[in-house]
Amino acid sequence: MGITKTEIFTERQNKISALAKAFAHPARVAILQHLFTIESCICGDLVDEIGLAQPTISQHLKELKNLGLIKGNVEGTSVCYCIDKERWSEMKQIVNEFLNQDITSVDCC
Amino acid sequence: MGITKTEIFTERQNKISALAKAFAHPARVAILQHLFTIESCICGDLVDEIGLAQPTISQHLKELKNLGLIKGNVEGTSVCYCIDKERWSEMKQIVNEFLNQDITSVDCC
DNA sequence: TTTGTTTATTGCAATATTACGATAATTAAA
DNA sequence: TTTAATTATCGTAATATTGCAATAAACAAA
Repeated sequence: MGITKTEIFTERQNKISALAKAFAHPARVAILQHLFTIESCICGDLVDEIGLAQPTISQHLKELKNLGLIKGNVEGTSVCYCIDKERWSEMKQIVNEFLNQDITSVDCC
Repeated sequence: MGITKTEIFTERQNKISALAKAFAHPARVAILQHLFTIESCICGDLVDEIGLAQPTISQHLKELKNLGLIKGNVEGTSVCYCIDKERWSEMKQIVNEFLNQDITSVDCC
């Protein structure tokens, strides 16, 4: 008890919630916005930009990477993180399909 | 330490993450999908439909209600929960603005 | 090889979330 | 008023998430 019962939900429902978790934290929203703005990035930039410690930023980046939304290229001693555009689009389609459920429905109460 | 540092983020970033939390759990995704499908609902239906205990469903409904995405009308001994279409659209616009950041950006790495 | 720079990992503490049994509250019907 | 049906709340347990200090790892340059 106390744990999400993944097995009782459909694969799609679990997928949607997993993707939503990517931007269910303001730090990750800020990171993604920053990556979109500057089109390229290193972790150090983010630590300055956002007011969190370096290990915390590194952890959020790891989560975004595990979800596939960003990718990182090692460049010397720093790492260039950027949005994985293709994966971002895939994510967008799945989330939008869920968000657009309302277009066919009518009012009830 | 250990708590989300809401104060260092913009109001918009906090808003986006708060809305994303609504569907960052498969049970809430399932609840919302069900409400869209049948256009009206009572909590009991959801307990049968989804495999979670009544208090758990009630708790998820409360969170969705607090976010304003659903509203509940008392009907006798049961409660008719349904999507708040207007709020849903507002939410969609905010989330989509965030998701559509990529349309103007170009590749970097 | 040593040093400096940058990012990742580990370990831990604090808070948040998820889930449910027990029980309260609400209301319709008997 | 009592009973039955339905949903909400409380209390508690388990797991997940967030955050950071300390430290490791990786690599370029001296």
